[in-house]
Amino acid sequence: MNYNEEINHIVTKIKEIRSSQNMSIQDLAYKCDMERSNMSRIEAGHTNITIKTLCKICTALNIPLSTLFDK
Amino acid sequence: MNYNEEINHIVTKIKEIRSSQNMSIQDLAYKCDMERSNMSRIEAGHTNITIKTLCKICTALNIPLSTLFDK
DNA sequence: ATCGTGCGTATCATATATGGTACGAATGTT
DNA sequence: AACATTCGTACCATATATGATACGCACGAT
Repeated sequence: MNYNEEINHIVTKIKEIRSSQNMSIQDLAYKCDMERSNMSRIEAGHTNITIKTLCKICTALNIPLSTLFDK
Repeated sequence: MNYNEEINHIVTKIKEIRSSQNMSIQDLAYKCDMERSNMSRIEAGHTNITIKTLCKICTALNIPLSTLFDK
């Protein structure tokens, strides 16, 4: 429930799933219609991501939003 | 995975749980250390909520973040 | 050595989430 | 009627997420 822990958990999940699908950061950014720099900042845990952005990422990764919050 | 659906789902959950705990919007806003106007906007589905804000709300409601994404 | 690719990061501009405040409507209480 | 409470909403200021671009570094291929 702590923000730092949650954001770390989420971006770790994103990185894992992206890697498992053999996508680079810029591949994922492209599928999300987003700047590569932004995806890089997100995966580095430097941004307080919005739900809209998470939806884009989950759509690009073809996973439900809930996956990112599974413990 | 669609943004509008997801945000509706999330705010509906928030309203349900808040009501079940007999809290008003301003009660919840106070527990979240947030403006009442902001909480009102959020529950109306007018904001693209950030993870940090969701963490505050879940902490105030004493629920894990994942609850808001359960189908 | 040169080139392409992937990544991190920095900077500035723009869009938007939130803070802070105020007003009005609905409802309940006295 | 008068008042308090709750909520919706509107407005402006501020903080920050994101867009857009650029630079440097590491690595592999040629």
